[in-house]
Amino acid sequence: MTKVKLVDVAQLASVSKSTASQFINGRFDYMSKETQERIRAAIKELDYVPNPIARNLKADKTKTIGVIVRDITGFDTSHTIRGVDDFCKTCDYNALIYNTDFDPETEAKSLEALYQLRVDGIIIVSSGGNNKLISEYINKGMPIVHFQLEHDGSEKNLILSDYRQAAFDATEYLIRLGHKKICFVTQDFKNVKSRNDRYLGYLSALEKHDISLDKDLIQYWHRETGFEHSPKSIIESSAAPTAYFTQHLAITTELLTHLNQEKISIPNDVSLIGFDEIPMAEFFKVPITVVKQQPYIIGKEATKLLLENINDKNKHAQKIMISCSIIERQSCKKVF
Amino acid sequence: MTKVKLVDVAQLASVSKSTASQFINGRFDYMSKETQERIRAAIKELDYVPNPIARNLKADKTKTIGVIVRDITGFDTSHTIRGVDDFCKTCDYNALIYNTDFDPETEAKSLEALYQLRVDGIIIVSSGGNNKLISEYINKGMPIVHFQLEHDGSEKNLILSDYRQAAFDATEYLIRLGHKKICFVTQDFKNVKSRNDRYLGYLSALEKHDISLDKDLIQYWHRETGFEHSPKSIIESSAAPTAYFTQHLAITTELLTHLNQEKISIPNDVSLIGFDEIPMAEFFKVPITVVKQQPYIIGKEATKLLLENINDKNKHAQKIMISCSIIERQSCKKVF
DNA sequence: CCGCTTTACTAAACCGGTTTAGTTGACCAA
DNA sequence: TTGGTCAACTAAACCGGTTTAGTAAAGCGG
Repeated sequence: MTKVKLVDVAQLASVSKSTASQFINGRFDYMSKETQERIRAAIKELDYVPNPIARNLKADKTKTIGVIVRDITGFDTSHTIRGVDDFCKTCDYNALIYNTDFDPETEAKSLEALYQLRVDGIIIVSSGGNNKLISEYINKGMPIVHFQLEHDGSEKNLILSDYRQAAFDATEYLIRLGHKKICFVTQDFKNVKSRNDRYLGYLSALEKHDISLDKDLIQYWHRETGFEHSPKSIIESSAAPTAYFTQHLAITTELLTHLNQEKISIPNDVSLIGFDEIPMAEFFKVPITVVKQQPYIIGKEATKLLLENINDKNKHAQKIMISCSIIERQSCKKVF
Repeated sequence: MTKVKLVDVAQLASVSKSTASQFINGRFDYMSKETQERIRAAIKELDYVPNPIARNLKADKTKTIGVIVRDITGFDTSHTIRGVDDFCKTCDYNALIYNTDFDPETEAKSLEALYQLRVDGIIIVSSGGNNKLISEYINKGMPIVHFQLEHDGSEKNLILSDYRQAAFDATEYLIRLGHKKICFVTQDFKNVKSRNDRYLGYLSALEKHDISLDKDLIQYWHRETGFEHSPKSIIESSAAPTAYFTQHLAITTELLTHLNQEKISIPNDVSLIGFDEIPMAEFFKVPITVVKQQPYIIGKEATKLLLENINDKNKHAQKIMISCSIIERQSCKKVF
């Protein structure tokens, strides 16, 4: 690639490497105007560009951060990455993306790889399966910012949607439409605070409106096996929900597929509000009402937080919440 | 970060840096078993990980490639990136993503940035606005692979969908359904071979079925200003198309919006086949039939091609075509 | 005219590896 | 006894920058 190096510039300008280096780094303190001019000319003539590798070696940093996500292909995720990337570029940083496909082992490997690459910091949507490993890296001095998924454990740098408020709002939205039997479809949330927060939001909305919780209306979905009970059977059970509140896009999508297959109509037979914005929703047979997160903002803020941590090691851990909003479409019906 | 370096390992194992380095690089030729064992133990005890920066400095490579796309957020693009990334990871490479947002100037800046970063190679969806710049970089020895967009000019490393065949298939698909007036909606294709190829495919399908070309059925769409003539006015014009064939997702989407607004029904009033897969299409009011590319494969193959170029400078330029397929849904009606 | 400061530089060490060109000691054949 | 080979290493140069410590020359006050 580029063969031109600092010595070449120095030689052409008849100065030492040191002086040339000083110039490159904008320290003109003790340098005559003529010398500056000569170096400037030499750089131009040779089309010199400093080698960042050599630079980084000395500086012991990479100007690179790592981003560990589940799948960059996801609608929200791609926007988050975009936010990360855009912010990185304004600060002369680069982002390395690692996909885990929801596999904690791949996550561990990614962490390891990024550590070996000596990235300056890491942003991660953690599965929760590698908390110990992550703590180790933090202790070794690697700045790490979590986003979207919060797990029980030590306080940490964290940025996520205000899940509790969002779930509260969504639930209340349904209640205001007259729904009292709202099926909350979620992944297991025992150790995942982000999921538990949604549950808490759901609960407090029910409470505020004097609706008692029916445990049968809490339904589970697993990434590998799908719904624990089929949506149809739930509707026909004694719990008899009139509305569904699904906790993320994959659940929403799968529910939609089920409902379509069973010819259960939205919103006539059952209403639906989903977490996460849906791409192209306006063209749907029934455009789905959703709680929309702000993935781009989250990406930007996460990066900002991480870079602050990188540049100021004394920064104490922080938790930032980003608001969500309801995008009202046509999947929720008034009931009486 | 990691303070442990090679000297530390060497010291602990009571060998020289050189021997330790040889060990790390798996060259055990002249090294006693005991020495190997001591070094192995030292590495383990110190938890030593070689610094890739130092390594790369000497090797004059970065094990990093750059990827310049328009917007990583796009449905197909995100899958392409995934393909790139997955392949990279199998070869111990990393990919740096740069978004241009369809702006040639940003594209030029990305190229410049990646060059300065001394990436080992670049994959680019080129706007065509920087052909000269790209040639310069190629001449400087930077391996560059183009994908998706082909421009007139010198032969180059290139990987894209078989646009001509795909457009032929789509057009013939409509013709077989009885359509004779097929509106071909495209961006300007004067200097963009990829777009012209689609046009050629369209033409040859018409020709095969003895349908003469009506110039009024070629309609243009611009990224900034949208349709040159409104879809409604085209339908009502003397050209009177019974089907639309849109050349990429953004056009399809905008057409859909227009048609919805004007209460023109698909497929009753007009049929539609679009280029590019549509996310969540199965939930659409009218699921749209499309020509689906294979973005993941393209990303993988592009990376494979690039890495071949990086590792074998004598490799001559190549053009690879990836097939498309029609996903039949419900937006095309039989006419008589 | 001497010594001190200031200006305008430069030599050399350093970052953490890799690689090349030796070096050392044991063994062996002539 | 000597020279040659080979196994098992090591010293030092190198990658391309940055940085520290140092130096030569000019300017200046006393």
